[in-house]
Amino acid sequence: MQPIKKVRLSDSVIDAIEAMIDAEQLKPGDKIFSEHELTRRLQVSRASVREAIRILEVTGRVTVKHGKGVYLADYSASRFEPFVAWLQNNEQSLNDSFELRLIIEPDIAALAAQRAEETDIDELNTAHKYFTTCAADANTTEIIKSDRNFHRLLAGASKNRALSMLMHSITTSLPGDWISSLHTPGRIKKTITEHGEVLKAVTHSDSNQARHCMHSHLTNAWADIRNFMHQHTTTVGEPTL
Amino acid sequence: MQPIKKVRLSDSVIDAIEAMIDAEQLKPGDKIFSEHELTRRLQVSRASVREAIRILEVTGRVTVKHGKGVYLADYSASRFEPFVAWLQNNEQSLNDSFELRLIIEPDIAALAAQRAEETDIDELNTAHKYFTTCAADANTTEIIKSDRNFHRLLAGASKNRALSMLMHSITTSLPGDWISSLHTPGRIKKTITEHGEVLKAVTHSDSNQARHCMHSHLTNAWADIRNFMHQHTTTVGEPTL
DNA sequence: AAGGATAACTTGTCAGACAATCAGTCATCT
DNA sequence: AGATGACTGATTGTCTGACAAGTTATCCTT
Repeated sequence: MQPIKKVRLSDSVIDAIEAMIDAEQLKPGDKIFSEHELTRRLQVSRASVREAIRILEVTGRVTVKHGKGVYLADYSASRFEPFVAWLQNNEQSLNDSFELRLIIEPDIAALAAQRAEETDIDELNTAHKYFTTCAADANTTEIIKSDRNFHRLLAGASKNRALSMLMHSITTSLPGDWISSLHTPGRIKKTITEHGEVLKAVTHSDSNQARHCMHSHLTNAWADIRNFMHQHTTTVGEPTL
Repeated sequence: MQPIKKVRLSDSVIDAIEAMIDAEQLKPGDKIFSEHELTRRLQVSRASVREAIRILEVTGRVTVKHGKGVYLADYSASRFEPFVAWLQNNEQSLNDSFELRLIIEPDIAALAAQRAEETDIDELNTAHKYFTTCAADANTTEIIKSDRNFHRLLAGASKNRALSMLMHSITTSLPGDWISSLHTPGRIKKTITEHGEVLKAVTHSDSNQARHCMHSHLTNAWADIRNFMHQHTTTVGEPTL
């Protein structure tokens, strides 16, 4: 004999909510119906709705914000929150952030070479071209932005949402020293060629080459900064930006 | 400005219940306090108690039986049911985070092998021993905590604050993959030996070996999870436990 | 135009009530 | 005696209405 499975109401509500998400084509970050609206539509009490939402929350499908609403889980919100907070509140040392990027980004490039789709490569191409035109204008803030954008797009092409978000976090709050890398003489031109090589490898789906190119790109940038700083820090104390 | 983290009442209730379980030395299968009793003791509404219990249920810590009561989840019973469901819903993010860890942690281990000081190694040793004792008790929450702690200490030993914070963030905000890896049968024992090998390499300042050990540790854990998931999802109908 | 009070909407919590389920107890019927 | 069914108490499941607390946009005052 098969015992009859009695379904808890909140479990049915979970299914209903997921069906709604599916039907409405909601994407991560979108707001879903309010608890009140759900009670009205599903004709169940708010307690049951809340229990369902609580479950959806702990299983990571939605995030609940007091006073605002319930949102489809967004990686950016939950995952690296404490890390981002730390990045914003602490001036990192140049070495630390370089070491971190040197660990992550070559592998990102390798993954991107394996997984990038046509649209990704198109976007990377336009971003690269835009960087080149910016370099001609010598508009430094725009140059920094477009450099950032290139690295982010690459992370996106890795098709790993965690990596993508992580790179987004890292690039939003770069240490001042890092930004200054593009101020060192000749670095912008070098960046153009180095990005170009990475992009070429990704386009050819050459994973190892992509990893290698990104590695040397970062290593070169690091070396240029160190040289630059060394020249300009004969005075004792912190290097001035 | 440090934003004050407002804790949801049900979250506090969860902690309180777990503390009670700990204080009363309850074993799997034992009955815990009824909802009414919990409202009386904790002085919160039944709704909050119920939300807490619902969370404890989906995370597999307790099982609720209508008309009877709430019981500490026992190992033999269908403990894996919520876990498998979670795996299915989070397969993508599970893969993403393992890929991320597989990129970062081997290098962290390598750096730790180069830079760890005596105090770091001492801490890692005690953490490793504590994990071993926890494993004997089969206290899953504590096991997860101590596993987490080992990985964090290792990141700390890398002497790179950005990396350390990143690992801290990953281990806190992603209970999922951590919890899941230690739920698969036999994984805890394997973790003990694998952590031991990493620790040995770090102690000997063998950077390459440390990288290699961490790499296989994560690879093995990931493979175990995939096997487990595959076993429990390929059979048609209800998987027999 | 700037800034502050206000109102509307949202989630968080509470209290009390009733329904549904379970496990005994006990009287009743065969 | 043994099976059956009604009753009872405990426990979880659900509902309702209310208020607290956070967020946002608007309107009003200055």
